[in-house]
Amino acid sequence: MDPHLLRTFVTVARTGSFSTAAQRLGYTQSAVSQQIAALESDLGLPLLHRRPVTPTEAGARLLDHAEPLLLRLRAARADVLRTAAMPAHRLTLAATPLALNPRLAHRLARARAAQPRLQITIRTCARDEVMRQVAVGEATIGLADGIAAPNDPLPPHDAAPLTTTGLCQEDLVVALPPDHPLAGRPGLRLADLVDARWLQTTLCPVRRLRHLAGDGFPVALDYTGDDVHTVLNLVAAGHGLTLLPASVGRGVPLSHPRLVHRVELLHATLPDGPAARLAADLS
Amino acid sequence: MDPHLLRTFVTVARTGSFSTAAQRLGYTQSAVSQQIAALESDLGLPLLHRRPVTPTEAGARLLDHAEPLLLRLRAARADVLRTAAMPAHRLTLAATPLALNPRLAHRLARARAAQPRLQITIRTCARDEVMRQVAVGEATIGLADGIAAPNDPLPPHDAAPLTTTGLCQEDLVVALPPDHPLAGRPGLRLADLVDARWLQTTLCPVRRLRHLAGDGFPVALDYTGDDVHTVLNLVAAGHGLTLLPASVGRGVPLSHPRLVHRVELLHATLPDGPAARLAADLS
DNA sequence: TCGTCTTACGAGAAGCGTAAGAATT
DNA sequence: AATTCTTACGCTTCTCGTAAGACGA
Repeated sequence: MDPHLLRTFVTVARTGSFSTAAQRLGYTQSAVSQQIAALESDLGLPLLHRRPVTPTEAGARLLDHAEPLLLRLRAARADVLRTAAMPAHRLTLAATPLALNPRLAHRLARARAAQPRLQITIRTCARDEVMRQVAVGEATIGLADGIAAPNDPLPPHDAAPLTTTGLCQEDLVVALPPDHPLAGRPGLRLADLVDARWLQTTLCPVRRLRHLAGDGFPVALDYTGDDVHTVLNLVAAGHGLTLLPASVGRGVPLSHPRLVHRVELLHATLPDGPAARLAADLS
Repeated sequence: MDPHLLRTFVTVARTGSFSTAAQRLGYTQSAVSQQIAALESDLGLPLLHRRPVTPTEAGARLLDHAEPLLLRLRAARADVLRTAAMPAHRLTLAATPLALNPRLAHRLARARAAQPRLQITIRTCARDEVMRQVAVGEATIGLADGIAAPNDPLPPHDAAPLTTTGLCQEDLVVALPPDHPLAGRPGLRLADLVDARWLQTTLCPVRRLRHLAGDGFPVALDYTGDDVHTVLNLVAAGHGLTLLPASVGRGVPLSHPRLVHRVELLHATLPDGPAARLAADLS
């Protein structure tokens, strides 16, 4: 179960070809063939069907494990190397699109004022990608948002053990098209909306709603981008409903169940220095 | 970052000696020395101080990552091999001491009656150990108990991705010595007891109480065993308080916050067979 | 017959053990 | 001086690439 073998196995399984995997990894087809053979003989099981190249049942199981494992390995390496990195005067902050809300943007400005020489690069990406980048050191600090019950943490990602700190919470509103029959209400219960059509977005994943409020919530449209204005436009055009933090969109307050939009700070164990200070200033 | 190197690193760091680690692992001291040197040169950092042998800061960080990583590797291997294991007519169930309560014992009996030829071995151990055994295949199925808010899952362990299913919940009581001033109350709030002295046990870890109900809960005595009767005796003798499921001990019902004793079923993806059927019968 | 995976074989590298050397207590 | 880690060196094993072979489409 050498990580190298695991990596080539993953590549072969995903590309469905020994040869393209080989050239992507800088090996010969032969080497890849031998590596897969080594893995299979180590486990005593075939992992791939050939022609076409497809994971066997055992291979599928291994595939589920291999990627998180490789990610954790990289995270471990990054974490160790971080201890030696000199306190940098520049750092990268990865954030989900809704994480850097007005309040946090303000806090960030104050924190930067306290460390004027600190160069910050901000990058927006999806939640999983934020976690991954922080874990493997591509970003120093992460901000991730999500929907949760008040004071509950967001669901953890198992990429690597990261320190997470709740930064702020704010009310949620149901974003509705202006001519929607419920648009005039003072407040809405989620239960009133289980049969409405919902937008599946990275900002408000319907899966999460189901987890928090039970089944239902049929998906009308799946939007995989991460642009808030686009989502607002889709809602206004009547493609479906979504939940947004009150500061972002006009909408009807969500009265029950009590759910909040929560932003969390993510980072690995930071050595003393500007990054640690920034993290402290944000929380 | 070869797992072999990681394993010897962990062993050296834990034993504090190259030589004893070597003989524990079946290597020469020389080999161990070379392995550590290889790891250090790969990362470009010293990981251990010598004489005495002690992790450096970077080494400590690596140590944090290495053990979960190795565990996941073993779990991955076990999971793959499980797909090939023929449906066995004997399996091992690992359970925490309070998990196999009357209701579940009953369900287990019914499930066994449905599969009379199935041989079951039951083993009791601590929660982390249950998870570990299920992950690496030393146990087929696990039962773990803990304290949680109603319908909330227990905190996950990141050894490996395991399927967890809530099996049952029951009320909690505060176990008090009979002559305790609060013993006559019809119900107790946890807030009334933040300043009482608590037993720290594996059955009711005080850390968990603090997480669920805020700070406080000073620890009077730490009991590392897992025997329920011993804990009851300690409570009766006035060493401290603890929470127990209502079916186990007499005590004052916990009225607020509403917390329950929850039992969860743990297993990896089970191939069709007696084990999968048992898991289904239990839930 | 072409594309693709497997096998055979040789060259190079890596890993371990023996044994001698250095450093600390 | 004794213990413990490091280094030198040779041997074995592993791994990769080249090249030829097998198997399907």
